[in-house]
Amino acid sequence: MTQSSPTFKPVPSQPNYAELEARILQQWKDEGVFEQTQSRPAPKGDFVFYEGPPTANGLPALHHVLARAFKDLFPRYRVMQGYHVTRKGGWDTHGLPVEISVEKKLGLQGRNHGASREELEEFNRLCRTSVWETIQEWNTMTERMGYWVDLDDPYVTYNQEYVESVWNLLKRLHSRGLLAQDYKVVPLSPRISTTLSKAELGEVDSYRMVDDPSVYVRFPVRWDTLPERAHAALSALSGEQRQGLSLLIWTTTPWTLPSNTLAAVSPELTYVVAQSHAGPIIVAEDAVERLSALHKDKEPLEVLTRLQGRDLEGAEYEPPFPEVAVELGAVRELHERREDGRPQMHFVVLADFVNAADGSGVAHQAPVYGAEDMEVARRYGVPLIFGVDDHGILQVTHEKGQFFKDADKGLIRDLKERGLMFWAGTLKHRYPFHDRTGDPILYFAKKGWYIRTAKMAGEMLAQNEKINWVPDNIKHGRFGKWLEGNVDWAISRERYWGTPLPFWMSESGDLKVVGSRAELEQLTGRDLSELDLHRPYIDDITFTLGGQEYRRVPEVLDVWFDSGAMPYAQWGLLLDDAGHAVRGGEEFARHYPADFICEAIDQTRGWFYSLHAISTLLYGQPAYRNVISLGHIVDEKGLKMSKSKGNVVAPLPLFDQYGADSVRWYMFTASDPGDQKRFSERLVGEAQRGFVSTLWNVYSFFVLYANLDRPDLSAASAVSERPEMDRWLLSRLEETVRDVTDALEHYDARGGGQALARFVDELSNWYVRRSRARFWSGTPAAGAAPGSPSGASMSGEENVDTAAYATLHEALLTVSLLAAPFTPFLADELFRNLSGKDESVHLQQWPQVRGERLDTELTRHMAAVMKVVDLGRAVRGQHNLRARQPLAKVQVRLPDAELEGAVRRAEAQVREELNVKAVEYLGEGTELVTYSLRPNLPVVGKKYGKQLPALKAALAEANAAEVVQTVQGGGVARLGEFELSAEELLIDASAPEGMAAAEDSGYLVAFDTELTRELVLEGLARDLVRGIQEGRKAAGFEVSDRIHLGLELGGDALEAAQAWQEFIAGEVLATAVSYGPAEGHGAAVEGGTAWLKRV
RNA sequence: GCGAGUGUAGCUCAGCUGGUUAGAGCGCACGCCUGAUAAGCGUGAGGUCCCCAGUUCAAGUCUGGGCAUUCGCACCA
Repeated sequence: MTQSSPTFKPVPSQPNYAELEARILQQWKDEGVFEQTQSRPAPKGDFVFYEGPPTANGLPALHHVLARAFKDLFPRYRVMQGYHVTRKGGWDTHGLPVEISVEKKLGLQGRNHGASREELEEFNRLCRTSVWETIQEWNTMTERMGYWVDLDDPYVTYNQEYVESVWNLLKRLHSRGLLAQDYKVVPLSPRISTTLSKAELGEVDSYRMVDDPSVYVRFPVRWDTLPERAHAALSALSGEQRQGLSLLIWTTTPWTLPSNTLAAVSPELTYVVAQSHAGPIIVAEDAVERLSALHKDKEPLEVLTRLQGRDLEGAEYEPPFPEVAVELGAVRELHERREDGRPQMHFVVLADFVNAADGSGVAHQAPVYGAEDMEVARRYGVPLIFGVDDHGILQVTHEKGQFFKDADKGLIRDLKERGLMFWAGTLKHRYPFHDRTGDPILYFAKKGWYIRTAKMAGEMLAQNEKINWVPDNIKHGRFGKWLEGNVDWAISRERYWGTPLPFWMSESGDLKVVGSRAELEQLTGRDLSELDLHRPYIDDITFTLGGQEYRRVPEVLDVWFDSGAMPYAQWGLLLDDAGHAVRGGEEFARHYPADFICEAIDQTRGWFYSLHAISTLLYGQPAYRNVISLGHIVDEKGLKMSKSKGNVVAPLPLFDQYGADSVRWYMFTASDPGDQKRFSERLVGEAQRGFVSTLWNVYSFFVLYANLDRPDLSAASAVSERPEMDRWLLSRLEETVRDVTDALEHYDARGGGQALARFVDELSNWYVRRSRARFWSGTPAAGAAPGSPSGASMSGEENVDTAAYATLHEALLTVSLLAAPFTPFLADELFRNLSGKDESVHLQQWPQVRGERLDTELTRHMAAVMKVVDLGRAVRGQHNLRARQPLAKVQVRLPDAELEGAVRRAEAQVREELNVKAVEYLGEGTELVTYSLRPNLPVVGKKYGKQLPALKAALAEANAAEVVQTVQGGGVARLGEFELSAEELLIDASAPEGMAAAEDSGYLVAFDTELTRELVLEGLARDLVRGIQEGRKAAGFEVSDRIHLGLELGGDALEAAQAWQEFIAGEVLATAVSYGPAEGHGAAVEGGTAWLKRV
């Protein structure tokens, strides 16, 4: 034993992963490993990562583990490559979810609770503390799973500097003319006039089936305002037929008719003028049949003429309640025209959403009460009419003062009396209700604040082209489509707990956007350094400018803007009016844009969008270069995990049972990252057995024997001098380094994991299994047949196979580096013990590919050997030829001469693995083999195309053996009109029925199953060894204990034992062998009993 | 309703630019091996590759149309 012999810390064969990970976590803490990655020099500079901020007022769940696993993987990888990765944590702290949880606690559900200043103050105080309610659970989960993030100095969206920085961004947007105040149609619960959130409305059960009016109303057209093209189409009408010509509209909400401003038709549809009992009407051609059924006496409508929808654009009509527009001041007089001559309102517009599936194909537009209508009105620049107020009370007509749903009857009666009603009935359909108040929802246009993103859509699309999306379909799919259909970003919320909008307005409507605390101080002339920028305090701040008093608008900011602002606000970035950074400039410049972000797919229109929009608008570039959009985790039935279903999986128990490494490995490899994952605990167990435990097994195997043999690893021969098996493994190792690195460069966690898992499997199931004997100096050298027992000394030192140890050691050490980003605990355990360094794997350098060790030829050759062995094992399995029974010979055929050479060189491996005395190679012309021919389609397909069926027929008829002989000799086989060379053919070799043989893609393996007495005895000898070994184990002997062996046997077993005595003794470490009953531990063996006594 | 994704063995998933006899892991049954041992390996059963039509010498793969499912958007006169 030399002085440099390594001694490794002994490891259990079955570790408790939870304990192991706890120990590693403690080491990281003690040594400040994460801190070191943050502070040490980084030769390659910064790799920029952004943490998407979660809200810590709910418990962390499995999907957070998924995201955090990916968010951890790539930074760890980059750090090992020599980058510095700032990992600043972050928390999203404002917004509705927080408010709702506080409301629940206070029992304030759905009420307007910010009425008084005191109430608001208390409410916001509770919100501020409520966001930290589950912070402990978050921190525990984060640390336990090995997600490295700086939680000591996170950004927090409610912090004063953060809020101030957000204000600064808003001011910059304003100075570019990108802020605007405008109307937006929102769902209201009318009695309490409260805007409802998506969450409150999105529930399926908020929709109910109800009976609503369904009415068709005539809007008489002003003939002289019809566009020329319409005139041309209508010229066929007689004077009488022109009389009273009307658009026929359909509505289920008669209460919106007083607020009508437009009538919309589809530009694509064909319309008709039809004669009806109520005079000539204009409807979509596709609606004629439906309307005929409603016609008086069900008489079919008579179509007089046709015209295109687009030809109607601009035609004016008489509104159903003409006095309303004037009364409300929308116009001064009916049919008022603009300066350019176009009508102000009450004319026909074109809209793509109009169809003829229901109704008449002409849509009445009341823009205040419908989102689509509002868009159309905006496009045509039409004033708004608020016939119903935001409490649902009618403001006009003789129904004034009525609740909107109650006004329908009276309005219908009125229209009937004036002869404008074509048909009135009812319709059963779905309508949303507010489940707290029971009121029908009122869609209502409220004024709000917008960022003009719509006109920047083109730029956002252009910048999106620069982003690498994983999976890539998101880029032009979900995200790209969203950008294409972009509408202005509504950033104001009539809520309480949020970043207050820094907008101050004068009585005359002048807007002042404040970009910092200092600016506010300057405007007010007050010291505001102690002011909390939240409500209600900020609402107290007013100032006078140019003789006018400015007050803050009441709204707070959309929380998505908060999180989208994090690239700037996490550093508290502030720019002055000239654009120079007065705070946070340096950190910002270092950390913008991000190289990598990753969240779940629901962030596409959330954080991914808000980051992208702000960055594009202010900096003209994307905020991130690479983004992974993760699919969701559902339960094993494919159902969403939710508290109400009770199928939520808590992360911590999983970590305790399987270890965080196994959970992480599952996350990385279970499916493509963008795909949905059907989770079940079983699959985590699979991840553990498939990778974590396999690697651990090899590791503990190495440590066990290295500690017995104490090889001097530094004395190992040069790699080029080592056996083929070693060079093969090291070549495969280099391939693996290359493949894992390539995959991670492309943000392909799964590909990297698969390459790593493949190597570990080959390491365990080929290299170690094949080389097992080399790791125990007491056993014969590899390749030696049992017929020649080594008889070598058992102290073994001179026999230690340092090449094998060095090879396996290096493979494991490199695997620990490659695995470090994936399974950081296991990797660190391996690295620390195997390297002998008292240093974490996470501070090491990522391995480089050593090209000189790559040997693709060797890899291919070894694959052929493995294939032969696999086939051989399959044959033994199929024919019940137990592996312990030696057979006389195996006959093999290989696809080509090169591979045959490879197998010949590795023949000893094959003989031992298949337990045969000899290997025979079948050349061409062997009677044993029947050939069949197939075309090599990828090669000949393009050449022969349509002739392929004929070629196939020719091959079927051909004398296969002759063809094979010809092409294998390098010749060209002629089959009718076809000439085929070796590479254009696939030759299948098959053995006759009843033979113990198997074949696959050019390989054939066949056993000679005839047993001689000699072979039978040898098989028995092996059975004896097996039985005695079992006995040793049962007796509790140590691996290296020597024994006295007494064999009490009869018949063939006795004969076998005597013939193979030396071999048996060597295998079971017997220093003496006797026959007949003896002392010691008795073990039942083939043909009798073996007596074992430790010496 | 619109958009995107998914649909392959009992379960979870691979299958590249169309090309040979559609694969893996798990589970099940049977067997093998074993001083890595509460591990490992193999064999077997199990498939109308969601359906229909088309393009092609050739379709799990491409095209069109459906169906189912998940997510997102919308809810519309």
